Amino acid sequence: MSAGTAPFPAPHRRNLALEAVQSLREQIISGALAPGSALAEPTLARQFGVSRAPVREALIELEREGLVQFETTGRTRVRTLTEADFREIMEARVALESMAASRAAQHWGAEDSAYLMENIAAQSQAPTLSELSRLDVELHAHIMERSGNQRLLRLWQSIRWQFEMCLALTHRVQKALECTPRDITVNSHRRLLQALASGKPELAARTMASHIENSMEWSASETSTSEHPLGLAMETFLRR
Amino acid sequence: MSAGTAPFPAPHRRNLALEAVQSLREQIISGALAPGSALAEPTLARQFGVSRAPVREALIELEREGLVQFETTGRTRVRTLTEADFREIMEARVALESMAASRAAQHWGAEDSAYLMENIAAQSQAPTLSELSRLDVELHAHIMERSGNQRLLRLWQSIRWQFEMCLALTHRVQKALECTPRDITVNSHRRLLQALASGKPELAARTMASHIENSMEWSASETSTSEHPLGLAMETFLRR
DNA sequence: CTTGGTAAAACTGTCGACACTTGTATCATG
DNA sequence: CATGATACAAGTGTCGACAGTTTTACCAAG
Repeated sequence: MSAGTAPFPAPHRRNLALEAVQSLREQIISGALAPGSALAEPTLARQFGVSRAPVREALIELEREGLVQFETTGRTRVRTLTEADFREIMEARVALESMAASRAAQHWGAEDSAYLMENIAAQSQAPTLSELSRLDVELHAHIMERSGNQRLLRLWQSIRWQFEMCLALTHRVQKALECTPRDITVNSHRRLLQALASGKPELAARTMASHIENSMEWSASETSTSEHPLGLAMETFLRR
Repeated sequence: MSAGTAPFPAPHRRNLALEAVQSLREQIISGALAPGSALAEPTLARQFGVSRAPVREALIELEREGLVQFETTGRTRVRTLTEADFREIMEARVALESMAASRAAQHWGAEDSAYLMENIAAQSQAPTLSELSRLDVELHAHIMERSGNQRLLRLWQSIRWQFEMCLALTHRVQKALECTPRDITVNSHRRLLQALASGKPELAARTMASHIENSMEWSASETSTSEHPLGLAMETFLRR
């Protein structure tokens, strides 16, 4: 709520386009639209019962979110994420979220602590993997909002869905909840909350960075090349 | 050149749209299109001699770059940047560029040092303010590219033009080259180069952060509220 | 001279159409 | 049976049009 910055009102443009974005995003992340699938405007337009114009805008938005890819011919495909992509995303998250944590620690309030505590409690009882990571992402979204920096928030939002796609990909390999050491995650979030509530920007930033880095430690699989699609790479990793 | 990440090929989409983006961007940054100006699709389409479709895509891109704002009615205006916006942008730059510097320091090569040295030399002899800041931005762009992280680069590019708009706004107030302590800037860039070439990620990141923070030190004008458009605020600042 | 209301102008969101390009299936040929 | 040319289907980039809504211009009334 930092005064002075016009709150970047969520562009009210794109009405039918927005619905298409949400539907396609969900399908891509859930895997219903597999990586590499072609996304043709006329086909999608027929599916949604709209004309090509809104579909076209939706595809532009999804490209911006990194979920689809334009080829030089103009064709659109669902993006295939590799392990290297995953590392890039996590690195970008560290950059954005550390800064956000640092600023959030300066405005931190009791309500914020309460929100995080509630979220963490829910995580420790989440029945499914997707529920667990939904809560996880929401916790981080809250911190980004509390940074008070609309730009930071916007930048983060533009990689958020790629991150969720990575999460979903690994979930499809892990499947069972037991694979995720939930206690470790919960403890890490508790430390993060402590750092934020301490009001020390430096500490908050450092804690956030190591929180994110730890959360991806399993990805240290170090296959020969990192160009494998994420799903496959994870399978080979878990099979060892 | 980190292998494994599809190099986010500059979307080949938007052909007429791309021209419109470049033209409008230039006009907005140069001030030919003043902050607050209305950008109506039919008008722009007539001006560019194209239909509304490419213009519409261009406006979406400019909104994403933060140069333009959609109102709830769907109308589009040139964004008015305030001092608070400027601080947000610099904070986001610190987040992204510190991380990039850290990674760039790990891949740093002699060619990179050579490029920076040449750039810095050119800066010390730049004849105009806009030439000086063009070089400045290009130096930072080079570092972002050398981070090897396509996502970091892309995020940076999506605030780059807002930053350039801020620079141009202050330039219009400063006007004369003498107002900018050029030696300080050049020295700061030399220290930055040294840190990058040292190969120490931590040092590079810290140096980048303080470089950016120092470069905006003059903005510590601290007017009563920070909601003033940047140009006006700068005028009142310099008038004291 | 201000104010309130109405008519005209302009703009946005969306649609269907067309030219040109790309991908694909078919078919004749070596 | 492989191969290369060829016709066909499908897709992209762009355009003009229309309905509904917002803004502006204008005029009457206080």
